[in-house]
Amino acid sequence: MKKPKTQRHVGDDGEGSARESILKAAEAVFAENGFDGASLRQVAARADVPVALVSYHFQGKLGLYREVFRARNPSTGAQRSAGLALARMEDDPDRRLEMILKAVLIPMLSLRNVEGNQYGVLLAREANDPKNRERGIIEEIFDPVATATIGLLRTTLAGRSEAQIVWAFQMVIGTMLYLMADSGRSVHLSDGACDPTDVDATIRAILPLFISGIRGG
Amino acid sequence: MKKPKTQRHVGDDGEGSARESILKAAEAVFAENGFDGASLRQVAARADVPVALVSYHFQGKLGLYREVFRARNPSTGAQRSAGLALARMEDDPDRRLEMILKAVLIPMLSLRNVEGNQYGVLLAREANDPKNRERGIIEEIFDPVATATIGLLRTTLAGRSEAQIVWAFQMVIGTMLYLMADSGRSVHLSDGACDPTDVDATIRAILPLFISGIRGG
DNA sequence: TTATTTATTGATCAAGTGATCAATTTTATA
DNA sequence: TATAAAATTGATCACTTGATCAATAAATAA
Repeated sequence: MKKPKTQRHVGDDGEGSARESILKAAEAVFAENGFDGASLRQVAARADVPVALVSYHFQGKLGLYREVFRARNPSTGAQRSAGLALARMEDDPDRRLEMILKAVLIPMLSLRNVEGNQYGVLLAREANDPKNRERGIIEEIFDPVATATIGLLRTTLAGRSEAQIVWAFQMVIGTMLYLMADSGRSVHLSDGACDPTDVDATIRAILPLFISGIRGG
Repeated sequence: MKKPKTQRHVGDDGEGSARESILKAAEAVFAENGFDGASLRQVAARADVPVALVSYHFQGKLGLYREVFRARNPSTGAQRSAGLALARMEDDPDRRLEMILKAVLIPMLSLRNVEGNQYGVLLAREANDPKNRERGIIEEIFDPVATATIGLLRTTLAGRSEAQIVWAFQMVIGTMLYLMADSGRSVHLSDGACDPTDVDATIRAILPLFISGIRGG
């Protein structure tokens, strides 16, 4: 008696195609263990797929890693760009600054709330890895939005030096990444009062810090 | 003819004892590759000792990793505590806030300038690793200073909620870690205008952002 | 000195790694 | 249908990993 060798993922709307299953599993495994800590066998097991299929679809570990970002980024990037476009049309400089910050922050901080989505954690991990320059993923993904954001910030901060503007931007991004990294430290230090999972409350708390900081500095 | 089997590191002031050589090498290798990306053989090669000696002195990879932090932290931790003690004696709330922030930030941001010192990069890496809770290193190292800092912040921010104070603290720490992580992004985005290696300039740039943010928010 | 503890060394182990292959099955195309 | 292309599978490759061992050398204590 033969084992039933049906292709498990084709037409199976519940879990999607094998390719999709692998991508989804890879995102979680990479987020939890980092690039080096993750193994293709972990990914394959989670996707319920033989190991060889992973390399077949993504040409190796690094290819899979890159593809996780390429698959997730368009959505987030589009949200941020759309928000920046709205901000660009706002005439009042103060309101424009607020809209810029919201456009940049909200799509990222919201990532954790999407069911089973670990892309935010993965992104924060990659951004804080000194080796990210070798991979070029961060540049590919963040540079367009970053330069657009800095350019837009410039219009609300007339008279500031380029360095001042970038420092302000880095403060925003650094804080954002730290909250995305899910170190659990905010909850720990505040005895539960600060919960980065609550995006609305987080924005309400940190936006005033940023705005006063940037305006006052 | 036998090979001369002298113990290479004993009494050798140039490179210190074998234990010290291993620790120094481990700091660099872990900083460059992360915990999972680093191998004991890389560490041993860099320290110019046989692999077995590493496990002998530090009881395995995790033990070595922990010891790197335990060895470096006392110095940095003492600097920060001393700065906080000075801040505590300052009566003027505004000046006290500035002293608190400097006490917390300067010892950390200065780490990169110490010759061949990669402890800052390593620390930032660990702090952004979601798995750091399993290891408990961050709590062991940061919690004392963190609670002291938050307690002191409270005295300069009368009327603020506990959450507000911790959010402000997290903004400072998140930005600090991002600048420590050596992603090279500040230099990249500012075309060289922002250089986290220049501690004085960095402090001059970001301290006003923090102070205005915290006071205004 | 001798005895004892501590360091150092090279070798080896089982387990896991990413990658690759030929064989098979499924899907798409003609 | 028949044929080609794409997808899936299990097996195997050479290699690296962390850990451990007994043997040796060195430092210390008696």
